[in-house]
Amino acid sequence: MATIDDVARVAGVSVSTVSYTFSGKRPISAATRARVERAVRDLDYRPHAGARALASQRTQVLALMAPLRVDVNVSVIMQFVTGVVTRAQAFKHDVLLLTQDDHDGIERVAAGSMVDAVIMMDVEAEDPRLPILRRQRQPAVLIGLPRDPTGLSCVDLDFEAVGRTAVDHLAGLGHRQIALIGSPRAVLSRRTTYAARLVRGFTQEAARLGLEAVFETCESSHSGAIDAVDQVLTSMPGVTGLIVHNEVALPAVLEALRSRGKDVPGDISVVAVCPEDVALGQSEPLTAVDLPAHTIGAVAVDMAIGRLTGEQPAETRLLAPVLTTRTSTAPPR
Amino acid sequence: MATIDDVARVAGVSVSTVSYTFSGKRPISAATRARVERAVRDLDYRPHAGARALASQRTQVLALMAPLRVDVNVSVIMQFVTGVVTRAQAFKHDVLLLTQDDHDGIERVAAGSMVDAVIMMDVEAEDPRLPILRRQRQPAVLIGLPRDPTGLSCVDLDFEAVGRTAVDHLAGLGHRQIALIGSPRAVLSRRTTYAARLVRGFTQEAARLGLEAVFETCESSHSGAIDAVDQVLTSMPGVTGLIVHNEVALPAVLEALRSRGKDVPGDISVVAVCPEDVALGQSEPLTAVDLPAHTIGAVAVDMAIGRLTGEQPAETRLLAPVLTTRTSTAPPR
DNA sequence: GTGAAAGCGCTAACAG
DNA sequence: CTGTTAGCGCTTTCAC
Repeated sequence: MATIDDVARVAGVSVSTVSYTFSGKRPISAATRARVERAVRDLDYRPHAGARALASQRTQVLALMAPLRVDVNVSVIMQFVTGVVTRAQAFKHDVLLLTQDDHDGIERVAAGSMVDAVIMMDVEAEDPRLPILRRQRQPAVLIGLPRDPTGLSCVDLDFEAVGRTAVDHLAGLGHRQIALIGSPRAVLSRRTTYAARLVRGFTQEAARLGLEAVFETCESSHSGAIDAVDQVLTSMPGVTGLIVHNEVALPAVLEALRSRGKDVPGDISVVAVCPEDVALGQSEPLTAVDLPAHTIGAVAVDMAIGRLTGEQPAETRLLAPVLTTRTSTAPPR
Repeated sequence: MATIDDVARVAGVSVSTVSYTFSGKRPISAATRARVERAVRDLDYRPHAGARALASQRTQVLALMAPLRVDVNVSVIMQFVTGVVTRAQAFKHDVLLLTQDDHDGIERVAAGSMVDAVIMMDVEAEDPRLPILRRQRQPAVLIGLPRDPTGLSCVDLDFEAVGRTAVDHLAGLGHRQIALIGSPRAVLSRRTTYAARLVRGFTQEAARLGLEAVFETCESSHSGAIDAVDQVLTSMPGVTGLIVHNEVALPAVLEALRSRGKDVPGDISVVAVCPEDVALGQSEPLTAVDLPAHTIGAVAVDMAIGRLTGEQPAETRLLAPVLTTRTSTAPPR
C-alpha cells in the first residue's frame, strides 16, 4: 500500500502539499497539482481511513441504527435505509449499520470515534437510547418523534396531519361512517409514536367533522388482516370509508373486503397510508397518503451534515403529507 | 475524551499494560487488571477506533455490499443483512453498508483500509466487481455463485438441488404435469445465477423422471403473477403441480389460482421456494423449500472471519435444501 | 505557493 | 509480569 510519503516523494513535493491537494484547504499551483495527481494515479494511492480519522477527528462515516426485525414493513425500512445511504454518498460519507438489539452499539461507535454522527430509526416516546445519544459528542438525528427531543434533531412525516388529510378526503367525498385499520397492537404498545399520532389525527378530525369513526389495530399477517376487516364490518356495518395504515396487511385487507362482497370503491372507499410503490402494486392503484421513506432518510442525512458543519442547530422537522387520488376512493352510493 | 495515557496514569501502569489488558495478548496479574478496569470505568474510556486501526491494521468492520433496489424480494435481502450483522456482532465486528450502485465503494473502503473483509450479495455470473475484489488485500465472501470463483469464498443455497427437491416431492405424490413460476425476466437476464440454477435443477430432474414440465418467468407484481398463472394454465391445462420461486408474487399467484377456480391442493399442489416466515404467512401454510437467508448471511461472516484468522482458505459452500411439507401439497385427484 | 515537523491515540516489538 | 518507545499514515500549525 502506497502512503502519502510515497506520493510526496514520487511527485517531488512535501507531504503537506499532497494532503492539501486532497483537501483543497489551501491553494495549490496547477503544475504541482498535476504532478501530485499523476503520482497518486501511478501509485494507486488511497489515504488510510484510520490515519485520517486519527489526525482529523472526522471519519466520513454515519451510524444508522435500524430496526432489523423482520415483522414490520420491511420494505419501508429498506426505503429509509436506501434514502440514508444514497444521500450520505452525496456528502462522501459511508454508513455503518447498527441494529436495535445491539444495546451499546451507539456508545461503542460514537465514543470510539468510529462515526461523525448517528441516525436512529424507530424512535419511541420515551426511548431509553436518547440519554446515551445526548451524552455523545456527535450529533444525532432521530427518524420519529420522542416525547422530549431536546438536543436532538428529529424528522418524520406529520402523522397527525396524515390522519386529518385522509379523513378530510373521505369526508369531502361524502362519507359519514369511516374506519381506520392501523398498526399492530405491538407497535402501538411499544409507543412508537407515529402509529398513535395517526390515530389521534384521525379521531380528532372525524370528531371535528361530526363523522362516525372506529379504529382497529391489525396484526401484520393474513389472518390479522381478515380479523381486522371483520371487526370493522361488525362494529360498523354501514362503513363506507376505510383508511389502512399497515403496508404488510394491505393486500390481505383488500382481498378480505372482496371476499366479504365489498366492492372497492363501490361499497367501500379505501385510503392507504404507504409508500407510493406499494399503493401502485396492489390489484388496483390505491388512493394513498404517501409515506416518503426515501425522502425522510435523505433529510435525516442533510440534518446530520448540517449539524456537523455547524450550519444548523438541532430542530424538529415534520413533513407535510401528500394525498394522491387514484381509483380506490369515490363518493358513497 | 480520555485516552489510553489517561488510563495508564490513573491506574499507575504503563500504556502497554492497558493495551494488553484489553487485547489479552499477554498475561496480566489480577491486581493490575483490576486497577486498569477501575480506571477505565472511572474515566469512561473507549479506545479510539481510528488509532487502533492505524496501529493494528484491523478495523473490526466488515463491508457488506447489498442490492438496495426496492424491486426484488426486499424481505429476503433484509434477512441476509440481519444474518450478517448479527453474526458479525458475535465476532465484535460492525458492518459498513455499501450499495450496488456505489461503483467504487469496494475499492474505497478496502483500499482505504476501512474494513477487514468484504461480503458481497447478489453476485452475477460474470460480475464486473470480482476483479476489483481480487485485487484487494482483504478477503472477500460472495453470497451467490459466479462462473469463476477463483480466490474468493462463496456461499449460497444449492439452487439446483432446490429444483430437484421440489420436483421430487411433487413426483413422489404422483404428479406428472408440473410447472415452475420463477424469477422476473430481469433477474434471469441479469445473470444472477440462482434463478437459472433452480431452473436447471427443475428441468433436468423433470426430464430424468419423465414428467411434463413448463417454466414461466414472473414479474414481481400483482399483474405479473396473474399473467404467469394464466400462461401456465394455458400452456399446460392439465397441470397439477406448481413450484413458485418468487416471494413477492407468491400471494398474488395463490389468489390468482383461487380466482381461476383452482383449489390448493385439491386441483393444484403448490411448492414455494421462500423464507419460512413467508411460507407461513400466506392464506394457508405452504409446503416449501426454505430459503435460509439469515443462515447464509451468518455463514458468510464465518467464512470471512475464518479467512481473516488464517484458519480457512477460500472455498465454495452450497447449502443443502430442506423441504418442509405443509398443507399446500397433496396427491393429484 | 510550499515545506518541516509536531502530534492524533493506539499496538507491538524490544527490554527487563 | 510490566515498562519504554518506535512507529502506524495522516492533518495542520508554524515558518518561509
